[in-house]
Order: sequence, then C-alpha cells, then structure tokens
Amino acid sequence: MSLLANLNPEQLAAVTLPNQSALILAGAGSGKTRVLTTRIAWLIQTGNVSPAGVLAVTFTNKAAKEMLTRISAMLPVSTRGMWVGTFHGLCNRLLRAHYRDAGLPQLFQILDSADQLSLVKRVLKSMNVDEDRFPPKQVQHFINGNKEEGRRASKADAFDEFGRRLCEIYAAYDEQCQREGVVDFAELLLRSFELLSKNEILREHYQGRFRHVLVDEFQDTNRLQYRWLKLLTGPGSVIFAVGDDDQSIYAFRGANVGNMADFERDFHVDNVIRLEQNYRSHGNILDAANALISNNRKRLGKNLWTSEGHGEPLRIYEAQTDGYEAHWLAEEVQALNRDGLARHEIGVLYRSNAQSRILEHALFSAGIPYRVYGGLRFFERMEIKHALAYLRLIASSEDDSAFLRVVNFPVRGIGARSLEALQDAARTGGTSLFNAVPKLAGKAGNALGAFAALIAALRKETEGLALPEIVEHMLAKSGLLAYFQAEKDGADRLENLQELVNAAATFVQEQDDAQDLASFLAHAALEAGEHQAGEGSDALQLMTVHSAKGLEFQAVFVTGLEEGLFPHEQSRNEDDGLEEERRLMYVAITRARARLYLSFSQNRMLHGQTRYNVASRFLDEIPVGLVKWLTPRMGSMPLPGPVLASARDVAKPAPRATPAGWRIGQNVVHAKFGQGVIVDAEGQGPDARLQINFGRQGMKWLALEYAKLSAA
DNA sequence: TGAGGGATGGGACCA
DNA sequence: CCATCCCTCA
Repeated sequence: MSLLANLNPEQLAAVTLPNQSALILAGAGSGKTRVLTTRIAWLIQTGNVSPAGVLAVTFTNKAAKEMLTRISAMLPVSTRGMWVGTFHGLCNRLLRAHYRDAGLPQLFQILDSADQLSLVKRVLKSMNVDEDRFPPKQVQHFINGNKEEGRRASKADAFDEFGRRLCEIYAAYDEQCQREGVVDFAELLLRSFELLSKNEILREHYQGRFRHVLVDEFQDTNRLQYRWLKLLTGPGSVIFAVGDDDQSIYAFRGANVGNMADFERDFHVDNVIRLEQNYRSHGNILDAANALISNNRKRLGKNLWTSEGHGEPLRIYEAQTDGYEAHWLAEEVQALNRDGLARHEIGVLYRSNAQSRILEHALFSAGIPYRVYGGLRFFERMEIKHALAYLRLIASSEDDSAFLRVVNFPVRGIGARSLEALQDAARTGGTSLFNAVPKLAGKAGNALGAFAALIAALRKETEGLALPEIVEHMLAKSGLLAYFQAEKDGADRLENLQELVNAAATFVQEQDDAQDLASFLAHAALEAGEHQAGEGSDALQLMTVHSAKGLEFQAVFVTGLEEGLFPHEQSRNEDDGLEEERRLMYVAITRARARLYLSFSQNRMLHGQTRYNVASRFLDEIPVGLVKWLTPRMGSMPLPGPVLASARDVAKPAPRATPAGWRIGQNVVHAKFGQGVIVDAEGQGPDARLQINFGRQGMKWLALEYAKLSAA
C-alpha cells in the first residue's frame, strides 16, 4: 500500500497500531506529523473508522492546517465531517452547536487576552479594588490558572484574606462575562468540559462518535485539556497521543508533562513507541543534543540517531560585547550567502525578545534583509481591534467591552463623566451599557444617544449584506476610515483596514457552512493571523527559541549563550526551571540541519547597564569532540582590535576604582566557586571586596583578603 | 483631549 | 536602554 511506503519500522508500527490507546514518543525531526496524518489516512482507508469518527487536536492553527492539507493529499475522500483543529477551535465548535445547554447566548463572543485584561480592570474598578494590591495582570493569571485546573471561583484556593478576595473578583469577573455574553480562552475549554461532564446524553453521543482521538504535542497539554480528552473518549474509543517530553517548554503557561505518565497509567498503554530516527540533522548536531539533554533527570528517555553522516563540528564563537557578537553574525551570514545558502534557510535564535534589537541593528547596517517573528499579529492591531468592536456591537448589544472601546473612538465628546453615569445606570437597571443609553438625559445623553443611533443604523443598513460589505459599510459609517485618513501616519492603518475587508472575503470563500458575522468574529479571536507579512521574500529568520519550535533551518545561530540569559536568571527560582531551560536549548540545537553556530558574549547591555557574564553551562555540556571554537577557547581573548562602528560598542562601561591587580570584567577562578567574572568592586586595601558572577554558583561578594582568587 | 514628563519595570507563547 | 503607564497641564 503506497500510504505505508518509506515508513521506518517504528513509524510503521505506530501508523498501523491496532485499536488501542498509544503513546508515541516522537523525537525532534522524527517524522511526527507524517505519522499522525498517515495514521488517520490509514484508519480511514482500511475502513477502521469513518471520517466523522476522527477527532484530531493540535495547539496551533498552523499545525491544524498542515494536518488537514496532508490528510487530503493522501486521501481521495473528503475530509469533511472530520474534526481537526485546535483545542480552542474545537471547543468553540462544540459550544456553538450546544450553546443553550452550555448556558451561553447564541452569539457569544470570544475575548483574547488583551480583551480579558481590560475586562478584569473594569471589574476591579467596579468593586473598588486597589489595583496596587491586586495587579490586573496577576488577577488575570489567577483566573486563568484556576480555570486551567478546572476550578470555578467557588472552588479556587482561598487560604487567607487575600485569596478570598481574589476568589470574589474571579466570581465577579465570571458574572460579568456571563452578562456580556463573552467567553475567554480558558473558558472555552472549561465550559465545554463542564457541558460534557454534566450532560450525559451529549457526552455519550460524542464518546460514541469519536472512535479515534489523536493528539499532537501531547507534552504541552494542561490538566484541563487532559481531562477534556478523557471525557471525550468513551469505552469504545482510543487515544493516539504524540509528544516529546524533551521538548516540553511551556510549563510556564500551564503545560503539564506529567500528563504523559498519567496517560500511560489511565489508558493502560503498555507499548510506548519511540521514534528516534532523525531525518533532519547531521550526526554531530544530534550527538550534541543527546549529550545535553542527558543532563536532565526527569525524562522518559530517548536517543536521536541518523543514518546520515556526522557532518561538520558545531561552531562556537565568543565575543567581547553583544555588539561584536551581532557584527560577527552579520558577516558570517553574508559568507553563507556567498556560499549559496539562501537567507530564509538561516535561523537566528535567542532566548528573549530584547536581544533582537542589537542583532537587527547589525543586520540593518550590513544591509541584510531579515524578518523578526513575534510581536503584534493582524487581528491584534489597534485599528483592527476597533473595527472588530464595531462589528461586535452590531452583532450584540450586550457587549460592554466592545462598547467601551469605540464609544468615543473616533472622538465624539463622550468623556469619563458621561460613561460613569452610564455605567451607574446600567448597573442599577441590570442592563448592558448600550441598552442603558436611553435612560440618560441631558448633554451626555445626547452624545451617547447619537452613538447608539449610529450603531442601530449600522445594524439596519448592513442587514442582509454579505460579510465583506458589512465590514466595508461599517468602516465608512463609523468614521474609522475618515479618522485614519486624517491621521498623519495613518496610511499603514488604512491599509490594514482594507485588508480586513479582504480577510472577510477570504473567510466567506473558505467556509462552506457558517458565513455570518458571529463566526467571522470567532475566527478573528481564534486565529489572530500572521505576525508579519513578507512571507515570500528571502529574509533571514529571527525569532525566540520558543517560537522556533517545530521549524528547521539549514543553518542555525543560537546567540546569547550566557549564564543568566540562557539559562535565564529567573529559572533558578523555579521548580525544575533549569531542566526546562535545558529542554529549550535542546529545541534550539535540533532546529539545525547542517550547520550550527553557538555564540556568547562577555559583556552585554541589559536594562541599560552592562552585565558581565560567563558562558552558559550548556556549552560545557556539549562534548568537546563535537565542537570547534572560532575564537580562542574561553576567556583568553586579546583586547579588541579596531572592529565596530556602533557608538554603543565603543563606549566602555564607566571605569570603577578596583583594588590593584584586578579589573571589572576580568575572568577569575575561585577554589570553590570555579570560573567567574568580576562585576563590581568596593573598598581598598584590607577592606576591598569584589562582586563576582560565578554563573551557576550565583553572584557573590568576596573579601579579597580571604578569598583565594586567581586570574583566569 | 492629547502631548509630554516622570516613574517604573523588564521571560518565553498560543488560543 | 526602552517601552509603557499614569499623571499633569495647556
């Protein structure tokens, strides 16, 4: 059968597994997506299951889309009826179909995290809560954290006064959501979980329907998602979970690797299949990754290998400053280009977004086109958010969030006082802001009345229009277009608004069922769109290690490999923080096909001051036989020659008085703490003390008189 | 209401 | 250093 051609024995075993729940430990580059999609195609082709009996769930829209594309390429039958999507997308589908049973209005709106935060702020204000004691971000985190553990406000932990207050806020927030008919991301999950657990008929219906549940990136699931999956899987159904515990890098957002072990137990998985043959990277790169990750204690265990050759050694570069590092990188990229490697085949990775600035500076100076991942996505842009708010108001009068966003944008002379009066009226009347407008009289009432009339007119005028026309009409009548036309730098925003009309047109074309406004709004919330246009151009790819997960490049630069940066400073205080950082490094290394550069810098400008760092421990964890130093090994750099143009690089950190024989930035060795860098100094003579960054041992103040220090 | 000053804080991500 | 927020003042 052609479907199974060219699968290796483990892949074949996974794809053709008999009807039983299974855990597939799929290493980086081991053909995970291929196994997942071929499994589905095989099940259908062999008559094991009909398309309607398949539920496949991923975390990102990109992954879901890719799965669908691959499946349809393999199968002649239509993929309609198959449920393939993200957790949130599928929950949305479930809740739209059973909105009444779920206790939601038919046209419920979805809040993204920015919407959610502003709703939290509004609730805090209405409860007269001190925002210094209860920072909105923290409250939001509390609410989401509890929802992801399946806990409602009445069940959330409240050990003290503070916790009880948080629970009250949580409860008030949920009430307000219910009043407005809005649902946040965590709520999508929790609400559909509750729907299925309370409603036996529905549960049994879906359990009977989905015979095969397949999960991608299983190591990233949180507790609630795991329980959701269990709930959907009936006695006659099985779960095919694919994941890699070594690539679990999202504990900070609630991912629970422990789900893999729980899954083995709960579903009586007796044969874990390991996909360890790697089709991406050269041997040296895999050996480095294997050696690094073997330093983690909590692992299910796995070793990547390739049938291809060792390839080149990994290249390590030590720079004096972040500026030199960036400059070296730019030159190296140009050299690779000259050797025929396209820019989009090169990935530049860093631990935190702040690092991109200096890299961009150097690339810009060198005239190298680049593309930075991350940042604002299409549906998150201010002008788009405003446009969507108008659409939301057209769809629903209950949506206070949308109301507040645009009631005075473009400005209509509706200030804080009028809104306060309106909010009072709404509260006493138990209605939404929009519906409270008629209760207000006087000057404020007039301005607000005009706004309400505008919305009412928009509703009437757009009735029966096609989606793109609704959007177009709203843009013109709301005053948004005029506003940005008058704006000096409004050209980009106007372009985006036009793009919104196109997005609506595309949406209508792609959907074969729901084409109404509500489903378009749900689409906008669930799929925020691309970060940046310019897909086609040949540009260097800059991104954080996190966003590089799942991607691969011919050549990869991992930059800023310094203690305190990667591994990150904060990871020391976290449970298992260091192991997660190491997995992150593992992800970074395994992105490279042929060439891998690892670079670090002795000095780095961070938060406005120069920091002196030692090389990341992760460099030590890579066997020396696999690497080649492009600079003299560790710390013995000659003083900088005439190198770089950037003013920031030329400016040396302010010299500080140091005890004779020592200087800031000097590498030293201590008998107990090992290698370190002098960061600061105080006192002279017998009182002299030095502050030294010993990397993994931490930052220490040592009295020169007692400490046994020697120059490195 | 919006421009501009001053304080503040700063990890990573997707839906 | 730089972005963001909040507050003040014209």
